[in-house]
Amino acid sequence: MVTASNTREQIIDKAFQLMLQRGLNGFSYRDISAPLGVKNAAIHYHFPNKMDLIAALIDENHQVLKKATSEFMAYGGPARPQLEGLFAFTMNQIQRGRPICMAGALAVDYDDLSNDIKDANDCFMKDSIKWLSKVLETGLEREEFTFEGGAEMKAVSILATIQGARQMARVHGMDILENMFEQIRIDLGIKD
Amino acid sequence: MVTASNTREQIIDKAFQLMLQRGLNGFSYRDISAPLGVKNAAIHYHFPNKMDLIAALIDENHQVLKKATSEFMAYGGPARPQLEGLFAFTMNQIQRGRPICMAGALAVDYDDLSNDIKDANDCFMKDSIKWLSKVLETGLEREEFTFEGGAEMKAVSILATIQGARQMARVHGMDILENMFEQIRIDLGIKD
DNA sequence: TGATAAACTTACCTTCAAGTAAGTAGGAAA
DNA sequence: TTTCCTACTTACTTGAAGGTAAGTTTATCA
Repeated sequence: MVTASNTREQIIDKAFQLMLQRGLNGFSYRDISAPLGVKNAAIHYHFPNKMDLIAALIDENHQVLKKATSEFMAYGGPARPQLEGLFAFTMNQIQRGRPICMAGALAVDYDDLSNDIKDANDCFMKDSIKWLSKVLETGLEREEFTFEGGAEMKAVSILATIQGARQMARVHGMDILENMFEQIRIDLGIKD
Repeated sequence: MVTASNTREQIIDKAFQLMLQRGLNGFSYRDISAPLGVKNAAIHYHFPNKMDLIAALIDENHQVLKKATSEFMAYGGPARPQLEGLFAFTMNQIQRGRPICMAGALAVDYDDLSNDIKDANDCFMKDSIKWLSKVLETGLEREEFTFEGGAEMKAVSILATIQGARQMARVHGMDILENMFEQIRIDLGIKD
């Protein structure tokens, strides 16, 4: 074909979206191949089996998030815009047809996963926690935020809230998410 | 057979566990029938199709939760034991092999669901929010808790946190849950 | 010009999922 | 004792899922 590796990218793109819409068991090769106008075997060519695909998706997710978080971090010092960056990123993902996060998509089928995939996902989550902990610590130092308990525990709590809220939003509409963001701000002692 | 309706109960029991372990698409009729020593058709006899089964599971879940919440409520006035009841109930569910909650199990496959099922789940979630809002309001009145923002918003936030934490616990171990409970206590101004 | 490799397609296979139709065993009621 | 009902089983069907092997097209390089 014209641009050889384009198909590979398109497969990842489509699969990524499907994964975050329906979870690991919620989509098939056909759901990817049909809209792209290729055959299932084309997917197998690029990713011999489904686990290879999933691994690529996790990697993709890692990169997407790395890029996004580096953008918030480019704001520089203050913690607040970074937190808002996380909120905006979350909303953006959902509006782009990715209602659940990768961890959520994998969690339901967690026992089926290979160790490599588990490790990759684990690492991604640890990175997220690490990043948010740092933001919270910065916020505390700069007196932008107030909270009790450790920064890491608080970070996990916020990420858990967002993850849960994403699921609930699916059922109860997007308003819940904005409300959750607001509640998180309130709990961090942020006055608008 | 000896006790006729026993099979039906066993099917619900097993399916309930599988549902909360693997989600809607994560188990098959065989996963239910094999361990019970019956045939797939026996399941179809009691539940003509899978949606009927799911509806029964949601109903079951509703009853389990109704019973459990009524137990916390039997404590009487104070809000704190009721909140702790929720935490204990959550831990208990997980220890009984139900790592994700019903809403989580359904969320991934939400688009596949029939309207009846969506409504039933919706109703269940609204009940939970209503109950926890009431607990929080009571806690505020009795000066057991302090928090800002509306009680309902705070209730949704707590439920979202627990839901997200359940998923994260799968990956990162049970400790996260206890930490989340502690963080929720801290955020409610509870000093042990 | 022929060989080679990449990026596929065609045409399969196997397994498993959900579902159905017809049959059967055992008990209760007439 | 026949008849009927409940609670299944047996024996299928259909469809889809993941996967594979062999062939085909296109570009590239010697």
